Amino acid sequence: MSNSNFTRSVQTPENDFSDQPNFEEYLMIGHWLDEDQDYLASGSTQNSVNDDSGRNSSQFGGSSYNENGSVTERQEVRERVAFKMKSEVEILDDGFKWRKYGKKMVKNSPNPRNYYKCSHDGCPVKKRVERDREDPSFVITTYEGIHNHRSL
DNA sequence: CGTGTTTGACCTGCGC
DNA sequence: GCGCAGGTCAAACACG
Repeated sequence: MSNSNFTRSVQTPENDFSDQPNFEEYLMIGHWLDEDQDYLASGSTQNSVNDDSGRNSSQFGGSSYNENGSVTERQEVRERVAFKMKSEVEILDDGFKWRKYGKKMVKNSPNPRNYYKCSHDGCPVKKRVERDREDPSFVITTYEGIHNHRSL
């Protein structure tokens, strides 16, 4: 497949970046459930730029899990949120504590991909951090799952 | 001493 | 059935 087909289809043109310096902080490049993976076709052009919800609140759909019965069982609904943010370091404190559990070299990129898990007890949320193939100054972060606890 | 990181091995899904 | 690529585990290690 094309090398940058994924990123090109979801990020705004560079011209927009020049006009909107705030835009390059981070972009929501994907937000989909496990059932709906057709995010590229439906949400490719809408880049949600949240002012501070990504940093401060950092609760990605915290109300989706059912709390009437029990939250102890495995959650079938896996929510995935992909961010692409401009950052020198990939260790961004988003309000949760992450424990790295793996590192892999991916075919599509010369940069390694890091795997993190939420270190909170019983929290199933995972996180995948990867540098952009053509813009190493960008970091692609993919959250998977929903936190069953408050941030820290 | 407790917690998190590192790193290679192992597992699994998928395409050929 | 095999090989590749992505994802996870776990033992050893580093650091406060």
